[in-house]
Amino acid sequence: MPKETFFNLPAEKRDLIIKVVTDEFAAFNYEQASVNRIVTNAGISKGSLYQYFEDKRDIYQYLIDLMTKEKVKYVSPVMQNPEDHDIFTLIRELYVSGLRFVLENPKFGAIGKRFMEIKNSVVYDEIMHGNRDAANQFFRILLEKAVDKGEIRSDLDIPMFAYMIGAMNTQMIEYFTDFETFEDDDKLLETVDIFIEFLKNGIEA
Amino acid sequence: MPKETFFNLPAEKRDLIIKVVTDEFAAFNYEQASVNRIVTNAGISKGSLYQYFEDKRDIYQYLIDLMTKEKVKYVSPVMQNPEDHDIFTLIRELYVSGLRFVLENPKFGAIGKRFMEIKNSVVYDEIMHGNRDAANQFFRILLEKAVDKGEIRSDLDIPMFAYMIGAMNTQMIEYFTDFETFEDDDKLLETVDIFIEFLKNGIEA
Amino acid sequence: MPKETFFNLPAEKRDLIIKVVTDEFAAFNYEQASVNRIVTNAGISKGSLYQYFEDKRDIYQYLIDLMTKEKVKYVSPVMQNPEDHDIFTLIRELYVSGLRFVLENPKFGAIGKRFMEIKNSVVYDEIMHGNRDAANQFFRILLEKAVDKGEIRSDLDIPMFAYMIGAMNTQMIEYFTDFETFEDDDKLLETVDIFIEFLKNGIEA
Amino acid sequence: MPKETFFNLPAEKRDLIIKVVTDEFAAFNYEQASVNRIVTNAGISKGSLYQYFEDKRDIYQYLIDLMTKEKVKYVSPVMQNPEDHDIFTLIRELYVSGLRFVLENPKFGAIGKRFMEIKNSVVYDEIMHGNRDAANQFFRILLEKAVDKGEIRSDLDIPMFAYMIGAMNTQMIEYFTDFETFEDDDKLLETVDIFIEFLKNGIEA
DNA sequence: CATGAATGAGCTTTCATTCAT
DNA sequence: CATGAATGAAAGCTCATTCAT
Repeated sequence: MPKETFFNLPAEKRDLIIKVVTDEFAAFNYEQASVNRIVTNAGISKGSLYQYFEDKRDIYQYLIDLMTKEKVKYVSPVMQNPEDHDIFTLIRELYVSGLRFVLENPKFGAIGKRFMEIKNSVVYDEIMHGNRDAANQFFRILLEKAVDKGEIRSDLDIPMFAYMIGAMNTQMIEYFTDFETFEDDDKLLETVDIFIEFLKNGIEA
Repeated sequence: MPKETFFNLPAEKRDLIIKVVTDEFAAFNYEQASVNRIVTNAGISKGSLYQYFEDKRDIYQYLIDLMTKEKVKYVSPVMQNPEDHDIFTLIRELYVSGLRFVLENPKFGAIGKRFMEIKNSVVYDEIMHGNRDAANQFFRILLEKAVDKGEIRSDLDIPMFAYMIGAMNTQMIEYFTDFETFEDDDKLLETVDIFIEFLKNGIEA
Repeated sequence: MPKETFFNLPAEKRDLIIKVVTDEFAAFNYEQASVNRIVTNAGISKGSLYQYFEDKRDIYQYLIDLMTKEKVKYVSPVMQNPEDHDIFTLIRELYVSGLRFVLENPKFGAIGKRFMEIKNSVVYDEIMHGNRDAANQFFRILLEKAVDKGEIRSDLDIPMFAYMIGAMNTQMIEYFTDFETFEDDDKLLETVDIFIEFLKNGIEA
Repeated sequence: MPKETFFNLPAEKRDLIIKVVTDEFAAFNYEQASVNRIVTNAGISKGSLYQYFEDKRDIYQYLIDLMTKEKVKYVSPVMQNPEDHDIFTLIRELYVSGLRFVLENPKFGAIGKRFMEIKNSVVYDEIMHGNRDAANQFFRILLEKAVDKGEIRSDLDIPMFAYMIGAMNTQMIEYFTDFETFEDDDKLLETVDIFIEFLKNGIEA
């Protein structure tokens, strides 16, 4: 968490710093990102930066938190009453929100990718502080309930499929970031629908 | 490629160096890996290491090559006549060989994971020398042929599914490396079969 | 060019660094000069030196610039209106200023000598940034004008004599640095006058 | 001096080594010259080279000696009876032989230039072992005798002119190596004659 | 709240020389 | 006489972090 001083800053300055930091961690992964470059680009002194943040990790942490907060905005209203919908609708909404998020926030997309690059590092664990497999948990519960409701087959390896369904979302995002691009939102929805249908065929009861 | 001197070394010493280097690149990614640590752990002088290898990248390259060579051994005989088998059999063999490889060579598994961490770096490209998405290509052709043979639906987004099928293999490997473990080979085969069935349901014609 | 930080330093510290650097490049040529030795002798940390200067070349560049600036102070007022004087007067002034400069700044003399040792290197060219034979050009024009004014013979190989007259100055400086010494300024002037007379006899019209 | 082993070598091998060493010290100065490169280019082992020569300096020494021996061959027969000729004839012969030597042995020319680059180093002194200013001595005696014979003015600063006349030869060689080139031997002689006349006008009695 | 100089362990790489075989 | 593996000090340079002002 940034120190109090950071939040006492005039919004303009704070926003500039956030912008610079965002650019830095979008262009470089955690290790390659440079505190020197940040202060230079933000036009502030090193000492100042260290009065706003504990250390490099803290800066990163803050950025990832910001990204997470932003991502939440994309979560479909459908997710507010998950029990009202079948699992395929829910997964569809998750995929769509995930894709829309990175398409509308390409820098966050890049940061997310860079973040994944350090998935095996201490820093990653620290930033996720134990939530490492929160997504896993979420999908696991989703699948378990779907089994109960008879929506999907009961003989699946739930933990594995939970992991895979989460991972597929990430992978699909990487695919569309790296190799393809959506012409418009309709195309995006269509693509997701095809994939959801694929999933459905694969696992439905 | 290591220099001649490396191959002239007594096997024992060479193996020790390989072991130390393997450990280093299993524990750290390319950037974090330290030549200093390697020479210390191998009990050799800095000068010696640089008489065996051109530079750090050369060491890494050699290790990745070694891994690739080892991995090839796991490729199923089925893959020698791919046209004799349907796509699901082929994908199954690929998944099985991939999983077996990392389960029987956990250090290589770690190295492979670390290697993926630098997927967006120059070093990665250099080591892959342009073959960056050879896997993608492979799966694309596989899918195209399967469409021709009427094994899978013709309305799929081939490039995307090619990417996803490759990625799923990697993800499954990561899952079993990080969270689960196979009791025995039967369990492994069973797991893969479930997944292949899932795939089959999803995309077969 | 040193970074801003260098010029922000207390004069005392800056002067100490300049002194140490001067000594280093007076005692060793560019390659043999050691950044390690500089920081040790200056009693500063490596990191600090690299906050003052870009790199080793930057340190050297700065020193050569300093020397050049200092040398300019020695240039005779006579040179401000070159057309008011005959060529022998001008050459005399140049020789005198060159000699006085190194005699009064022996360290710069040493640095100049060391600088000449790398005359065929890339670093030399970079530091001179293309002005490699500015001196040659200068003397060439001087000689051409003198031919026009009928001060010297018109059958001379101008480029060669231009080169030689410049070189003789350097050589004379080396001679008095290495083997001889002037008792006083009168002796210096006398010596130069003898040499100029020699030159005059040799080339005047 | 090379060790006995070097001279026991088959002439062919010895010559190859000499050629490689010549190329190395023509292309690089003493410091930059690399023992590694020499053994590689000569196709011999490091151990062997160190059985032929004491160390790097010894190799260099040997090469400079070889060059000196070769240079002697160019000395005009006129120099065998110096007292039969006036000083200007003698100097002329020296200049001509010096120029011819480097023109016909460009590699030695390069080596000579590289050798001059370390004029202020310990290695230079060691290689010249005290003969540092043998050339100076030579010209000094020449000038003294010429004064006695009434060939040149008696009021000259003999040591300085001795130094300068030697240096001019070197400088002229550098000029023709770096900037100009002789069409033929006639042109060379003509150029030297012009310079000698210049000298003559300058210092004759 | 701002500053920016100071730090120093760490990085990868080079090289002439030795010596056991 | 030939070999070539071993050496290790030294090179130039980077970087997140601290702290006195």
